[in-house]
Amino acid sequence: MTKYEKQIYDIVNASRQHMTADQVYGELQKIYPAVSRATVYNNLNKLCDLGMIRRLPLEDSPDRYDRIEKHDHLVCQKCGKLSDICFDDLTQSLKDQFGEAFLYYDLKVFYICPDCRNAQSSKPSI
Amino acid sequence: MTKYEKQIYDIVNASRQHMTADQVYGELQKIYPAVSRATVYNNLNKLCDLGMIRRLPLEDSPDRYDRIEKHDHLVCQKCGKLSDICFDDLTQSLKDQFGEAFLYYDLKVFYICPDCRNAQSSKPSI
DNA sequence: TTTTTGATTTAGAACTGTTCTAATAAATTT
DNA sequence: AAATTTATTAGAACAGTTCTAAATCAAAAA
Repeated sequence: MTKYEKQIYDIVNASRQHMTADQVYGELQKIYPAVSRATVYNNLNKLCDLGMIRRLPLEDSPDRYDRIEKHDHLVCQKCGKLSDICFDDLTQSLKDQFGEAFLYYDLKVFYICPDCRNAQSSKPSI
Repeated sequence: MTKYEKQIYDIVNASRQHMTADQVYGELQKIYPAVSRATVYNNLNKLCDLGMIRRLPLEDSPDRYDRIEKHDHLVCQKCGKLSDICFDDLTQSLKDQFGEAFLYYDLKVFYICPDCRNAQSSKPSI
């Protein structure tokens, strides 16, 4: 594991979650100012392949990278903000259904976040 | 609703599911040979905004467009093939948790499809 | 009808996020 | 230390999608 790989792993895990490749690049530059964007993508891909981090593909937005620990995501339809949720675990049920073939699942729950709801409701409705 | 919008809606709903924008474009060209790619994107976006079709963002693959009817997706990690599944509905549980703020959810189950499993196991293991 | 208005479509340029390439540097093995 | 492998770099290339500005179409108004 190279210093970059390790550092990128730490950044994705430690920082506020759901970082874009570019945000990871920004953080990494603070430590290694000469690092290249390619290194960030290379290592993010490698870490994903190794199953050490997860990639979250989203609509209209670059991929996010997240810690592997099992949790689901809440996505605000209005502002796009992501948050973590711990929803009832579906793993057992999926294992029952698909046996060994089952690998993992990705659950995104779309909603309107409290901030956006407040912004809406504070406007006069007529 | 314009003829293109209607036609694109029909293509997404009628055809084998999970079409890419390009596949939709291909189908639409059979009917309107002069149609432009921009029209396809414009109308797919409009239909998504209207909630008449859904967009499925995937890793390493262009977005797919799908009928709106509630169902979940099974994605082969090896070959990328998508299939539909009807998993236990989580809607009520999510409504209980998030109330009116809840909109919808997207569940993708990753697995190794039967074809890929067979391809693997038929290779000698030593 | 014609005219006006607004929405839709078009072609292709532009853009964004990501991957690729070929050269360089670093690490590891011999 | 020489040879080999692996990682990194800069920037070009690429794919998918959006944008732009002109052209066309459709509906409503005159």
